[in-house]
Amino acid sequence: MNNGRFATALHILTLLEIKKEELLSSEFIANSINVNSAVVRKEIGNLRAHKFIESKEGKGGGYTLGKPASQIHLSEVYKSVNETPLLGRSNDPNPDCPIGKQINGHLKELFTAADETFLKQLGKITVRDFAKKFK
Amino acid sequence: MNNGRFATALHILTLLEIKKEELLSSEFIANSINVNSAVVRKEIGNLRAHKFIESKEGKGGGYTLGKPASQIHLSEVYKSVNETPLLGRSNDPNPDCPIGKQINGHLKELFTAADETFLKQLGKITVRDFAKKFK
DNA sequence: CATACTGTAACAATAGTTATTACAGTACAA
DNA sequence: TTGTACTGTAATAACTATTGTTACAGTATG
Repeated sequence: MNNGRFATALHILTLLEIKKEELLSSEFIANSINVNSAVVRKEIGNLRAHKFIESKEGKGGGYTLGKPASQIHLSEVYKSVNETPLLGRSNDPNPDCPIGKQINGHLKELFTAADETFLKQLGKITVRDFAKKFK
Repeated sequence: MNNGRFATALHILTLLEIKKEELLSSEFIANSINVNSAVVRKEIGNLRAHKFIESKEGKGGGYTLGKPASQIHLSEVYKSVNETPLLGRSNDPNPDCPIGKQINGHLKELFTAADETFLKQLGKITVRDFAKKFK
């Protein structure tokens, strides 16, 4: 992590909100983001598992939001693409060193606290709020 | 980014604070973190550029903090190892798409705001606070 | 001048991320 | 009932980022 998945996911959700009267195809979405359509379908697979998106298979199929954009908080989107907390990566310190032995516990505590603050901030914004900026 | 550099840097600074009466060698530090000593020297090169650490070359040389641990805020440490804001990675969306054209601007705004919140939280904690947990 | 360090560069190895290809499955519509 | 246009998903390749390794010049010390 820090990959571009959050940006991709938010782009997808924003498009679906802005064009909510239509079913959008992975091809159309991929063209806007400028990535491969299989990447879009994969990311949508994840977003669908989280109920943010519904899909319709077959000819004329495509995607719509799975719930009102005003009910999708960016914190949820973030968590759906990144289970590891921010800063999450630690080392494998030497367990024979008194400091090394303890540090990961303390780091985890710190990371968790910072992560909560961060998510709280993202939780104040919904896909609807974000999409409004485009109108 | 999200590499382990923040964890490494904080580990180094914590060791220096806890053993502040001694000069620590890169070898000693590397042993505690369980990484190669050249990696430690490299990371310290960066931390020294930010005045968090002072070094002494030559035989009997090593490292000490460059300022009191109570004056080193974790937000500064974070920024010294990661210039990109959290979430920073975007895509290269299609400039011919009206949404794609605008999205990076809006994303950047969002990322910056979330980043500030995050750094504000880390700014409340100093290396001294963190090191105290080990006593 | 031998020794024990740091500083740094060049490069190798590993891991993480994204792109590509392919194709089975599904719905629609003639 | 068959062609068409989609989704779903797996396999895998290409790329990029990160970390590790080796090497050695430079520096302070005794």
